[in-house]
Amino acid sequence: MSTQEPEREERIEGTYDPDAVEPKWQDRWLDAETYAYRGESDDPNTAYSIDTPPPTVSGSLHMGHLYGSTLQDFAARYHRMADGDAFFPFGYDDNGIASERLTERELDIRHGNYERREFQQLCREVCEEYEADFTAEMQELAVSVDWSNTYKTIEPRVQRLSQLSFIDLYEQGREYRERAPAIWCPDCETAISQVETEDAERSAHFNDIRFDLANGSRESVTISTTRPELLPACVAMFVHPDDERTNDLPGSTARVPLFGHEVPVYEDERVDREKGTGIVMCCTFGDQTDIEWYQAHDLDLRVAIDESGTLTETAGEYAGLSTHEAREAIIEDLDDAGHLESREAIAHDVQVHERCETDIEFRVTEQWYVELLDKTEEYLEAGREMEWYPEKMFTRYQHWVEGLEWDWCISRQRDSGIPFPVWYCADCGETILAKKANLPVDPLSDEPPVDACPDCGAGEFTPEGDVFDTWATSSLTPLINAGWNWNEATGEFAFDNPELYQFDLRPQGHDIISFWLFHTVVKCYEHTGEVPFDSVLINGHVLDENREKMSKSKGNVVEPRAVMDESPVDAIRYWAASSSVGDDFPFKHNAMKQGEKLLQKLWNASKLVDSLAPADPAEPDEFAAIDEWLTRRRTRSGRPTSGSCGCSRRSSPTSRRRFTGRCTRTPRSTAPTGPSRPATRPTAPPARRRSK
RNA sequence: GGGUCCGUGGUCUAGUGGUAUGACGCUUCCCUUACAAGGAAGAGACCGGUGGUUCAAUUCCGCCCGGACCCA
Repeated sequence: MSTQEPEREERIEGTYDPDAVEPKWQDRWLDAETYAYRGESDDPNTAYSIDTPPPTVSGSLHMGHLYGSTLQDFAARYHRMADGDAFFPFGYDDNGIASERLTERELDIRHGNYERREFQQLCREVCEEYEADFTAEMQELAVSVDWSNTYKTIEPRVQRLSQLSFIDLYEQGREYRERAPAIWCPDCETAISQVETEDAERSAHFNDIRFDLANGSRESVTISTTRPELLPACVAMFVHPDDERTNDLPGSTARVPLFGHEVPVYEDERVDREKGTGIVMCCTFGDQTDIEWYQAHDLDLRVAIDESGTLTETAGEYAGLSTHEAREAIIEDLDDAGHLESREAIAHDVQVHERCETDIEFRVTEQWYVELLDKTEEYLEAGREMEWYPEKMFTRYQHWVEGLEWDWCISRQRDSGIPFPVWYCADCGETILAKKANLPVDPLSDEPPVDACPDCGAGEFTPEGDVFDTWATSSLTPLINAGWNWNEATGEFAFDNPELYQFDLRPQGHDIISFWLFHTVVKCYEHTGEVPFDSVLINGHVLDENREKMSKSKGNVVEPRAVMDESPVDAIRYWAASSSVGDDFPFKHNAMKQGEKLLQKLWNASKLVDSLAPADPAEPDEFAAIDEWLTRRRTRSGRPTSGSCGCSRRSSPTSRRRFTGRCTRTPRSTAPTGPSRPATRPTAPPARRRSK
């Protein structure tokens, strides 16, 4: 320790007062840049680097952030002691839909009502406030982050890097643009990717609707559907080829009630015979099967729902209604017309956008994709190359990769993200990329790098108005942290801090293995040919006192702010240390009390030593037996229980507490021999000691 | 609906083919050079339930229950 001996007037007195002690040390660390990465070594093996998760700027920090950051801090502090230097950066992920939605919520506005630049500016302002809070809370939590190494995913440097990534992958042939059905959020009004959807239970009605046959062996057929508003988009009907009830139907034509257009009946093995009447309508598009049928049977495209979830002209008199309004109106009219045979209330799961919980739609749109499906074996192998803590978490990764069904859609029809560095020839549609040296660019305001289309020679260009998916950028954090950049002189990509890459540790929650970890592995692997991490540390979720998931709807959310106001941060850190990494674990108010007691105990012991030891003790030539013993014990109890990672399991708080217990007994036995010798090194105040 | 994981004294946990670790909490005692948000001693679990493999299972396998997550 290089800190100077405490002045005598700084004698430890009274009871432990975290409100006084904590800010004192936290300020000292900041002023002295105690945890700044020194970067003096070029050897990748001596620089311990952590690719910390940049919290999404979508609201306030939650208990998971406190917990996760504390675990990362244990790893950082351990390796700083063991290896001498640790790279422990901090980022703010503020370039995505989540931050836009925050801004809309916070200011009670809609992005569509603003000029793009104006809205972006509002986003920056709102995000800055929240980021200042993040910073303050992280510093207050005594996380030993290097505050001179921070980034925002929307800042120009990161924009440049993200656009470089796009161009590099394009040049490698890993990206393509295609007009195809994509998953769509009608509330956010953008395409989203498979990973951004989740299930939600909805109460709905199963409606039996009668279609008259225009020609065929019967008068009519009946289908069951939860989505009657899709009738105007109906393009076919399907039956199962092996279903005896319906084997007379293929080849006939049905007339869609209310709308009158005629649709063919086909057979297909994807029909679920168990469900409803065994006859199903196919609309463009109600679900993923509809997409498959549309492609397999070369069906018409009837677009009845627009980008905002409003019915189109295709829906005739229902145009202008929302899907939910149309659902009710159409059911009423079907009933009046005698086509509604029955109606049953059910509860079922629907796919929703995880950011806003809006039911998703499928729309045919032009989107950019990163190709994944052709290389899943390689990405699986890349996952195997990393050390997983705990090991069992690798299965999550494996299953995600094996279950992939879509390439990665990376374009979003939003305002505040990082723009695609792309223009298209207005004449022939040729894709024009920005020059790497000019990045970052915004095609909406910047000129393309050519005067004439290299393909057809035309001089008019259309800028790409879409922005990147958040994860397209946050999947680059190792490259952001190690300063990946294009060197125009050498014509190569290079790192400013090559010793940091690959990163020693990627800490993160188990819920984003498919989002963040997988996408990071893919991107970094494609850019560098190397797996980005030596080890991954996967932490569980913080549950409430009853081991139940915290959720706003249940009202059992514990606010970090409240906890930090009530408890010393070292008590919170102590609680985090008692978890079993990888498992979910509950927040306990009681655990805070336990931590507080330990702090008091350490403080008391420090007071005793402080009163017994001289201000400036001389180093003895040889230790007394009792000192020898204590030193050994201290070393042993302070050593993490893990192997190479230093974080594969928590460093045992138990052994420290046990040691502390012994310490508090020892002075009694040393007392008779006189207090002249420093039986223990003067113990630092608890805030500092706990953090070592 | 499918898959993965988790389930050890009141609580959070360690761990193992031969009935189990530590801490907190609890009980009792103790204000003895810092200290009652303290110190000492002690009680407390047949390791979710149920079958099976085994000389022997909490530890291996099957099923069930509860919880979480991932995917349909």
